[in-house]
Amino acid sequence: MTVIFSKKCEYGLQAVLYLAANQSGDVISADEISRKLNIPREFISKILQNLTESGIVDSKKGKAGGFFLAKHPSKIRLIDIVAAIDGLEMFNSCVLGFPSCSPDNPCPLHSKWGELRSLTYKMLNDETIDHFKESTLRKISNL
Amino acid sequence: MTVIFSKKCEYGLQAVLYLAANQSGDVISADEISRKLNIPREFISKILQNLTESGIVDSKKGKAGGFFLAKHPSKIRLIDIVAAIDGLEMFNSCVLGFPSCSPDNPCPLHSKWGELRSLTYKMLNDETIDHFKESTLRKISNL
DNA sequence: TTTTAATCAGACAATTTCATCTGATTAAGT
DNA sequence: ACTTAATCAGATGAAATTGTCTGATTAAAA
Repeated sequence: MTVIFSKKCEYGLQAVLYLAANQSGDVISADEISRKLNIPREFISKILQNLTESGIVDSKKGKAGGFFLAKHPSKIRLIDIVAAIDGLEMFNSCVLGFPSCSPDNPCPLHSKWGELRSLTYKMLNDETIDHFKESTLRKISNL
Repeated sequence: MTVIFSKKCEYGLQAVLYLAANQSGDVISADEISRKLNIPREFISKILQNLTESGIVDSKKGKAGGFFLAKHPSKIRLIDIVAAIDGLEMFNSCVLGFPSCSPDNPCPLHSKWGELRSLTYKMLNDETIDHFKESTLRKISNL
């Protein structure tokens, strides 16, 4: 299978976008995220723990606890979430899997793929999660 | 980990490009490909079998047997190799993993990622492996 | 015609990713 | 204080991907 993000990262992105779309100001439990986004409860729980360690979300423990964004949505870039979960290795490793691949010693796809990869990086680096509040609300209401 | 192609597909692309760069006109054994490209022997052997079933490469059995391209290099697109190994699912599935994601009911990243994905598809669809003979020979000589 | 070296076929093993389980800790509400 | 419901931490289990092994078949070469 071909994949751009791991399942963990897909779920993490969904969850952070969900938190960013939260109108109420209350914390949101892993259980609610699990139910609303159809993500296995224990799995998203673990992912949210990771994101908490990474400083992207923060948590309130105990009864009535849950998660919320650790920063203003305009300060959280998509690339931050990807970096926290999958890492940024794909943005400087060879698309064909050659051990060394650089402008000096490029693989056959180096320049063709390099352009697309740069555009992808730029998109993830430019987009902050406040850009997606409306579209997330719309998506959630159609799940 | 974030990945664009599976390891199988990376190796398959390497191997087909290797066959396309072959000057001699002779068949090439899985063993040679394994040694030259540093790919586990039995693994690349299996991958070449898949590619043979898919009609991208052809094989000669018995002693002095090996593999060769089943078509002219100008008739083999990168997308054909990807389709044969990883499939094309990534080009019509949601980047965030939502079960349904379409222009009607898009995920938050639908349009941003959609553009990049189209460009990627276009590149893989446009590029045939005859385009990479020189660059492959250069790369091989530096391994 | 026997040996050798290759592909082919299918089972098996190891590793990584995905997902679950168990129990501890924390804090709100009764 | 006690109960309840949440996060936290670490182990465990399941599934997919990656990699290996064994033996059969094929065909060139001695």
